[in-house]
Amino acid sequence: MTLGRFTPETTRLDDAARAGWLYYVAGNTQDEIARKLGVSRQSAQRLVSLAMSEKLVKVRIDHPIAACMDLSSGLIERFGLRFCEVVPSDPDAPDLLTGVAIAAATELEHRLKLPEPQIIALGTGRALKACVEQLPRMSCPQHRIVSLLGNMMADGSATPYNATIRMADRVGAQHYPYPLPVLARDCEELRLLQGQEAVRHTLELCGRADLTLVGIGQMGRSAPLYVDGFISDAEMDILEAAGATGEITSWIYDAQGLKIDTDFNSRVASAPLPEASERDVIAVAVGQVKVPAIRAALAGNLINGLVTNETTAILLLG
Amino acid sequence: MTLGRFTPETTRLDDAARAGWLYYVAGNTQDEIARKLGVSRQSAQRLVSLAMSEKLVKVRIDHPIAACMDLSSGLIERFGLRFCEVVPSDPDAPDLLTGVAIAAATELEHRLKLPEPQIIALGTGRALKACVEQLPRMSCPQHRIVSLLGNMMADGSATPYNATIRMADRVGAQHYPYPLPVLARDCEELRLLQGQEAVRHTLELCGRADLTLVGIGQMGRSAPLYVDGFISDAEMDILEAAGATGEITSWIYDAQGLKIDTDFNSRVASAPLPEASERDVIAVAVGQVKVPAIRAALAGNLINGLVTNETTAILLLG
DNA sequence: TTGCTGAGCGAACATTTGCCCATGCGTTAA
DNA sequence: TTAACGCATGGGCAAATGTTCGCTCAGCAA
Repeated sequence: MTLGRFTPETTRLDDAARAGWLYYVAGNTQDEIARKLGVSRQSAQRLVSLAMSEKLVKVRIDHPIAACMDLSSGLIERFGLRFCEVVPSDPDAPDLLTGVAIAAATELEHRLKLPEPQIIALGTGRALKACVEQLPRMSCPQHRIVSLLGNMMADGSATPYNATIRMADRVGAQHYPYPLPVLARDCEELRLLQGQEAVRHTLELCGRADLTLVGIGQMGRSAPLYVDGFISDAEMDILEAAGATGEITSWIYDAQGLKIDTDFNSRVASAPLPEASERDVIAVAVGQVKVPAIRAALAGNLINGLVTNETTAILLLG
Repeated sequence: MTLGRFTPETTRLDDAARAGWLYYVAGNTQDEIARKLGVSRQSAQRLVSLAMSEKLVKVRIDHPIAACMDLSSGLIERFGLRFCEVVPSDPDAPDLLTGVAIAAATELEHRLKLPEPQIIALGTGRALKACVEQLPRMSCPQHRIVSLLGNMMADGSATPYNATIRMADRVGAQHYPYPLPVLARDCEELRLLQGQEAVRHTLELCGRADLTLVGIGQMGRSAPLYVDGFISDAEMDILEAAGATGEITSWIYDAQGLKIDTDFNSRVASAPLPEASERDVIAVAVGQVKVPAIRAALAGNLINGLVTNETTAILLLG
């Protein structure tokens, strides 16, 4: 029974979903769909591809591919992980996020289906955003989604990689955005900001999250923190000289996975890195360029779960 | 690092899964997959279709419409329907007629656009009236609209739910109101009335209608027949004791969809229940309170098409 | 009214996919 | 040893799908 609004956009997406269903679920040809929906063949095609591009169509492969299983058990053993999922790589697109996003979303969905209330803490970044986009719509008012860090860029605008709001919207859970910018101006300001009641509450939630899902950032000129303007050229040089190897929720760590002692880290407003020994902390990360950062995070037990792909897994074990 | 078994079957399914992944997740063409897996294009195609036939590939559509399509194919299969349309429900107004009305009107419109002359027979009721109101104005002089029953209330006044006149007016078709009251005083009078030439002609039209569109009435104190004063308190008790479960064009049937043998049915002046095996007979019905009546109509093959909403469909399949 | 613009449509064309069939290779039974 | 059989393979073709391009039409400003 249709609700009040009959915007063209709504009906168009409805039709797209219908066409997608008829195509992918019912196995109709586009000609048949065209006939059933009373449109031309081309329009049916457009609807089907709209369903695709709007990500209404979710495909997953339900088979443990032996090579990936080997890699994941290798990673679990080598780094003492609780959870590890390795998905196939496309040799021509080894950094494609879709595969890991689907795998991580499947794990998330699994957690969300639990009747017991869960606290799920999220970082930011392309990888997490891709994960959240793979989540189906559901209704989980018993859970809480909390952000581990703010998403304000240097100029005051918001980064487009905020996963929390989108996820809470999709799964119908209560959510807690992180009420601070990514970086404070200095330690003094940071202490001031963290004194706020709302901040303390959010931090407390982050601390007892049942599942923490984060991305991993590399250093260098391709670093997310550099690209998004949180780290200047000069500062990046200093950081790399100090051994900076990777970053999780903006906390920069060295090759041993230890938080390095720099001005930058002293201004990071994010929630503290979670204690990965007690809670589930799963990272989603893919790509050759991230390998040192991932390896360091594994070495330092910053995480105890990993979702990655075949090529990255091979490099991590190599 | 090897797993236990490496039967040809296992590796073949592995390859199928990989091919399916490259195809559906990474979006490669079968040529690319062939190159990447080092097999011929045809073999790649076989792997992809194997992944499909082995159901390694799970597709789902993430849109409310998808749930409706699942429900409608469920209803078609369970009850052997020719036609079924399930529209989304508004959780806050599960009995709202607008949605089903639009859906049924769309189907009607589809029929009306046929160049071949159609006979369309209509029942009465709120649902049908709502359908007709959703019809656009058009000009279809080639078709004929005929009423399946009268709309005279006990006191001689007309019920407000007459759909035929309004529809004929909207679509510019010839129309045939039903020239009798809903109920005769007794069998004798009924026989007399049905002897009239006009009545016989109308009945004949009803009998060969290409499409029959009806509502479904529940029993009990909320029954349309009770509310509109066609059934008294005492009679309703008798009917329910006799197993009355629902009603289509005033013909009352039991839980198996069989017309029950009572005084009431012997006085019903409506056209006979259509032979749903030969013609299209579509019911429009929504609401928890109507579920037993709809289920009985489906069980007894009184109808072979259904337009309903999500919540009702779930109850019917539950 | 006229002209502009952008969305949507469908014809035509290019690409991809699905399927049948002839071929060849290995295996088995006579 | 050889004929027969099973079966994976790739050629080739028809169907299905994706894309481009020019057209129309509604909406809108001059």
